[in-house]
Amino acid sequence: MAEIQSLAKGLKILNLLEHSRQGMGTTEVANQLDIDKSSASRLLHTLANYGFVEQDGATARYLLGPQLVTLGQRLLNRITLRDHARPYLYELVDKTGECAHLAIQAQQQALYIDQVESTAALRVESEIGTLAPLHCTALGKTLLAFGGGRMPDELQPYTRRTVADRSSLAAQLGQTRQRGYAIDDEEYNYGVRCVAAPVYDHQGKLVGAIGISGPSGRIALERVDEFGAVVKGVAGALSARLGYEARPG
Amino acid sequence: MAEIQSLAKGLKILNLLEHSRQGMGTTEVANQLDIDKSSASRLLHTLANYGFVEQDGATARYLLGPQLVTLGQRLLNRITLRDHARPYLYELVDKTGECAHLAIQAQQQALYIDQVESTAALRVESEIGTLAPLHCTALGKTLLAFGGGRMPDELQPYTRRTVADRSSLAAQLGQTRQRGYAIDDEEYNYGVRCVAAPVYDHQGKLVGAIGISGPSGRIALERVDEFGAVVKGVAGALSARLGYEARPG
DNA sequence: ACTGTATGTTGCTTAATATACAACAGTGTT
DNA sequence: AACACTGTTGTATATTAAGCAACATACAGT
Repeated sequence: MAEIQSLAKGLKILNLLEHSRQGMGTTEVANQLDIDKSSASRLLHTLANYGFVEQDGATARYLLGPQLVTLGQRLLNRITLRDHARPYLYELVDKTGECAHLAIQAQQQALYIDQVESTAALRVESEIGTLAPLHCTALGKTLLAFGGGRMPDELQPYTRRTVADRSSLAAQLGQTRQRGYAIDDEEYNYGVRCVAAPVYDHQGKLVGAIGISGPSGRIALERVDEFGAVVKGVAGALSARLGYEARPG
Repeated sequence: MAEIQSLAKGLKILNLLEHSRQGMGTTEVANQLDIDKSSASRLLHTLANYGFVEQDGATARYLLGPQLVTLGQRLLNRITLRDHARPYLYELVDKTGECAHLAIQAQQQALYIDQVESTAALRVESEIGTLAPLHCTALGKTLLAFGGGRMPDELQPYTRRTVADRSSLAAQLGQTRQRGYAIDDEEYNYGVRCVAAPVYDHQGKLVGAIGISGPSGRIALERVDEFGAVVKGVAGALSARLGYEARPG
């Protein structure tokens, strides 16, 4: 279907500003998107009128605007899964000493919607709202393995360990289904191992994944099974809390 | 300056969806914005392509999309004021037993960027990301009284107590400056009183406001001074933490 | 101070594109 | 089965955004 191009340009500007901490000027935006600076000027003003971008008072550069906070937070608050999951994330942190995360699938990616930090000095923090690839994170692989979705088109490699081969990944997903939890063995970030398991609702539908992330020193390969059992157990408890009734077999 | 109308329409759709919990269909959006459904269809598809809206798998209705969470959270995480303020919000809750809030000024409104809930059964919760009017909330009046901004154009009344008269409000802001904290005496929500005080950074610039909200039964009028002193004290401590040096006088 | 360079906004013409209308497909209802 | 309703697609037209140039403003260098 045909895109409304002016709208698309505006949205691209927002995505552009996501990664700019100190903001961008009109000309800079125009260059990045390869549009005329007069167009960029008008687009930015429109975005500003609705609060989607904001001009820094001192530098006059454009930054993401407060309306995005309002809308994003509104959406987060509607996801009741979050409220239900929180105690179980704490449970994961208590039992494993590692940071715990909750993610749902969105846009063919894993969207982190909550986290509970561990008390360890060396820990893996993932900001809420982060989107991560499905094929090389434990949460993502969980969503892939247990959800109905199809495999991503492109399996981009992030580390030397990233499984970028479709058949290998398919095999891994099979294993994941069999043992009930997914593993990310430094496939997305060097030095970080993750373990995650699926969360189901009362209809038996996959609604998300919870898991832990920690330095590979602490989540040693020989302990992965142990952590996997814990995560699987807690995810199962959360699913039960949501009304899911595990079927035998 | 002229707005890019197609972009504006797309942004209006997002604002429309903010208040729709169960989502909206193409025709409904078209009617609300008084545009043709073919246009609505194309606009929605464009927004969906970039993740700003999402179609509910079951109902096929459009909801706010995950990209808004990503962008909004990105922005929230950049506001370091939040990290610094958190312990002081806890302190407010400990000292007063009421919910504590942190707000900054955005778009001529008060944007709630953090809250700490009290343990009381009856309590006032304000979702993070909420925008509230400046003229009838304690946090808003604080931002007005101590910030450099001008008064809002329209003083909309929310309760019988809302001060909708410009000169009365100006007088109140003067009082607020004098005593160092602002009061909302059931001016925004019936049964809710709030007290708030300003937070300054190392340059002496107003960066936000913190305050408490509680049922008027507990925040009795004769105790407002007492609460005001507490809030002012904690806000002062936070400002000091940010490098602000209070000048005598 | 003056020039040179950069940025951001505005006016105007033209070319691009969003719109409106209609037709069609798909769903669920009576 | 007919009907009402929703959402998508094709297409001509009228709107509108783009592009260019000019202008204003700010800032650094000589």
